[in-house]
Amino acid sequence: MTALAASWLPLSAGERAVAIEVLVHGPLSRTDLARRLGLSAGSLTRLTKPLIESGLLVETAEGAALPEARQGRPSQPLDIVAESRTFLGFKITDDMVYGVVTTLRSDIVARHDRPLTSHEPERVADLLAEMADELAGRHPSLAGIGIGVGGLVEHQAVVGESPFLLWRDVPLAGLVEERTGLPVVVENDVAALVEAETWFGAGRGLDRFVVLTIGAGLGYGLVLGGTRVRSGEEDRGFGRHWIIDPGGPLTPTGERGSAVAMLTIPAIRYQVQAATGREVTYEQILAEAAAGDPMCARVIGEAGRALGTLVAQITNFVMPQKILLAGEGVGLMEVAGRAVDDAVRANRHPLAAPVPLETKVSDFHDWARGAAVLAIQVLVLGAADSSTQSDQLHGP
Amino acid sequence: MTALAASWLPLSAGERAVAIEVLVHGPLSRTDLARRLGLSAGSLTRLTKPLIESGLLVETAEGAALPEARQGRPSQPLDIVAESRTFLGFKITDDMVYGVVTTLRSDIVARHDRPLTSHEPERVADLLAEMADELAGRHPSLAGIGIGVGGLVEHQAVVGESPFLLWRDVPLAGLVEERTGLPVVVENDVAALVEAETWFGAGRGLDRFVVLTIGAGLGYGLVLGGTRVRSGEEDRGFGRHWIIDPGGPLTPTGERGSAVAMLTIPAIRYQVQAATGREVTYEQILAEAAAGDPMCARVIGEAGRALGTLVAQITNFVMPQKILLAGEGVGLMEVAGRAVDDAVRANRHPLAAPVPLETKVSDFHDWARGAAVLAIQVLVLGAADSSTQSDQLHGP
DNA sequence: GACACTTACTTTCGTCATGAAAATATTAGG
DNA sequence: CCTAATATTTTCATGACGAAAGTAAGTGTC
Repeated sequence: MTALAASWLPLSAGERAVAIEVLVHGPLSRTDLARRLGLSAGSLTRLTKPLIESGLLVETAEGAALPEARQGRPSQPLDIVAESRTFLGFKITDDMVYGVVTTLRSDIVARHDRPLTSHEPERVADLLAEMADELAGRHPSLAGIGIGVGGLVEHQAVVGESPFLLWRDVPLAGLVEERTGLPVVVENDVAALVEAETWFGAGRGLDRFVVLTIGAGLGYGLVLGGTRVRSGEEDRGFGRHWIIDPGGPLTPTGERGSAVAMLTIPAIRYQVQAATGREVTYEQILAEAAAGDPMCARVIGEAGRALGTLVAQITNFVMPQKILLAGEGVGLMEVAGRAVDDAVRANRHPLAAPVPLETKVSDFHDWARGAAVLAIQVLVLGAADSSTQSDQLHGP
Repeated sequence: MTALAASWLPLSAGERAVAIEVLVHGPLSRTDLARRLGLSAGSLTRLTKPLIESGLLVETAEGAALPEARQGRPSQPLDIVAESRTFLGFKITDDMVYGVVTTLRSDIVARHDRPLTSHEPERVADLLAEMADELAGRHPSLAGIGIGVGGLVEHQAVVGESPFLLWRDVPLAGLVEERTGLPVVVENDVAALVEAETWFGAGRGLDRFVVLTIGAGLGYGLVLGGTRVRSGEEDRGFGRHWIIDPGGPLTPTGERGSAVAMLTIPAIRYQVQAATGREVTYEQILAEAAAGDPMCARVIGEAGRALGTLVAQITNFVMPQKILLAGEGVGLMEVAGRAVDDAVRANRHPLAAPVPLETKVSDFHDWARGAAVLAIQVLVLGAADSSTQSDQLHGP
């Protein structure tokens, strides 16, 4: 298959910091970088030179970046050559594999999806390799592959436990590497989405950042000090036991009144169906709630209050600089935004700073993009896999 | 007053790391230190030499540290000379000032309390200076003073807002420095207690650590990456709006069913008094609940459930490696430990790792000790005041 | 007791990242 | 053309570090 892409690695610590800063925060002059990284101007000349020579950075058109032409020698912005390498990202669901091709900046340049007909690890790896081959044909400078899977993933390589695939200790990264000859990073899907948002999305540059995903289930991701905290619940799904309202609804999954029982798409559909006997889609329920249907409005209103309570609790205890609501179920915010706000207020000090809340509807390609970001982090920039040291102790 | 103590400062970054490691983690050989800090053996010789020469470290008796005599040259443990400098810590309450003298290890070697008769900043500073003088007489090598105050403290020097003292923007550190000639660090009292526990107590060596104090009010402290996260609620007290049970009791402070209304000592006393008309102490209520009195047992049981719910929420969202319960109101745990455990379980995934919960009864001298620890951190080891950059952004 | 072996620590030396300062480049404004 | 302002490069000294060799101080074996 395609030739193994040459890597710019290894980068020194300083070079890596420069590369990441430019990658994440757009074109920056050497002087800007010196200020941001706390280094001297001289060091920036030294650090950027090999990066430019290797083709990772370029000096961009000078005029564009400066709206106000100031006095003195104009600065020379540096930018990542985003197209110099491309990456594949896959999101594996129960019955589909979603694939994307991204640039270094994680911009999606192509999409490709295929149905998943077998859960046999070898067959899944075969399918991924086929998809990689098809995508690679059009994008030769492929540097690596990221794969997002629901479940517990160890060492960014082995699927330790995945309930929906019924996998245990499947060395997925190895299987796909064998077939493609490309370096592969595997990660929990929520974790991948969180990393993507931390680097390139809503959490860019933040120190404390929370991602809450609402969809078929709930996902929770915590970023502290710019680094994602590994959770022990990744393999079991979040929120089944986050009891929001002990008198709340009882649904097939999640404890009575739990976040899962009140907020997830299946739970909301179940409630409406149980009350009316009709099979309706999530979007229909939202539309009818907005239109004033009392039954749907009640369920959605309760969901909104549950979400607000959850957001307030997270804010009270974690004090994040921002919370991102993502997933397929965030349409809730448009219809029940008021209920959410009210519930947040009720569970927060009236003088407390408002919760910085951002909503982003995401589809499965966004999840796949998250996996690609993992590949970018690990393969290009040499960001270490922190899983082995995640709960290691270190001094104050 | 006493001569300004000579400081060992400035320490280089490497020296500081060594000093802190030995201070916090007890006697350590150079080889141990090399492993812990990720440095070479040679570097440790270099780094420890000036620390030993300056008297901050000593080589301890060799035999004691090694229970099992292994082969090879025996290691030479290094220890901090804890008595080489002493520190003062003060906790200011509404009507009292509690003072302690501590060693470098923050062991309390003397206590001294005085009633606070005026809230006038100048008078408070006078009193602190007097107390410092009295304590200093017996402990000459005084290196600095730490002061803990309820309320918002800025730059570890200025009391921005303190509801119980009715202060606004009082430069307390400066006032006391003028009078004593010693360097002074002022900090929020909860923050100081958290720092003390992070460095020398239950949170020693942990990455993610939560302190929850129960007393006249609630206190919440979050330590991430070994560093305390500054909260925006320090000046207003925590938990008045952490709604645990919307149908819970209503008390003079805190919203109905809030953590403050269900858990704090005044709220519990209020509930019992409202039901029985009797004025009883917190300890009496605990005793009667343990003895089977239905009224007290109900109130205490509810408090226990509230605490358990709170602990579970914190654990779910913050995922700390340990939660410390401290303050004067933790006697609750002995009487209602079962209710706490049950509530934690009900709000956690059954397979989730158990919550590492530690209880520590603390009195006002422990709060004063916390303030002394702040002084140790800042004055001796040069730990930076992170307040100005607490919410500053930095890249991933 | 001589010897090998093991582990801890020290010394020496080369490398490398860094900052300070001076030099150079490139613009604007007179 | 000259000066001021700002950006970048060059040069050089410093200092922190690791590798490797050397020394120290014990145990185990014969």
